[in-house]
Amino acid sequence: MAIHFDLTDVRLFVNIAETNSLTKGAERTHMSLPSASNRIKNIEDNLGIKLLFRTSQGVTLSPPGQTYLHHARLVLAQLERCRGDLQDYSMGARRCA
Amino acid sequence: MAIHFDLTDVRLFVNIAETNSLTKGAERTHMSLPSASNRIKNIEDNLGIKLLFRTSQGVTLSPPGQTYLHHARLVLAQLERCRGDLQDYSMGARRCA
DNA sequence: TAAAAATACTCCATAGGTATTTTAT
DNA sequence: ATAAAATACCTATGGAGTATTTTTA
Repeated sequence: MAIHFDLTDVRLFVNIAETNSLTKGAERTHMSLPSASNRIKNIEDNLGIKLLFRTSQGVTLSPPGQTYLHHARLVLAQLERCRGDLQDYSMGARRCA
Repeated sequence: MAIHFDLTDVRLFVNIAETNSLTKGAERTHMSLPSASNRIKNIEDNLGIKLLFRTSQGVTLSPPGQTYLHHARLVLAQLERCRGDLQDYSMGARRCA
């Protein structure tokens, strides 16, 4: 019941959306295909919504998938701003959260 | 070296900032104090920046801690919007990412 | 000396990987 | 027949907790 939001999921999803492929999206995220497949499945199961249409040529986004992608990009952009601001404080910054 | 952004960290940090206490922030996040302490330590170690000043009366935010708090709230607000938008698609939505 | 946080340690859940199977074109 | 994704299964890492120690006001 707890809302489980994970940024690895967000990054993975953007990569999948941009490549229309679980395989390529997983690669970009430095993750095996099964791990990626399982992560997306968990997101969908927890939402109770399918974010992707699977085909034998890859995947395409469902309408809620498009919504998810939109917000995913906004969140990642916000994190980039965070990272930039925090780097003003440290040369050794490697992490934003 | 991989940027490891974790939303549990973000929520925990906001709770700690709002209570000026690791103990109370951990409670709000439904987490033990040592777990919270360790999470904050990991964030700081990875950033190479101290986010909190520890005292025997609790904690206060360092200047980068204030920056972090600001962005943490923006990210959480963005996620709330995501959740709202996705709920239009499903009655059983329990998760945003 | 009391309150807060840090550390030491143990344990277990889960995220990840490899191998295999299924699906669809 | 091939390319993509799903599933089964195993393993190991790290996140969580309890108990204890340290710090400082």
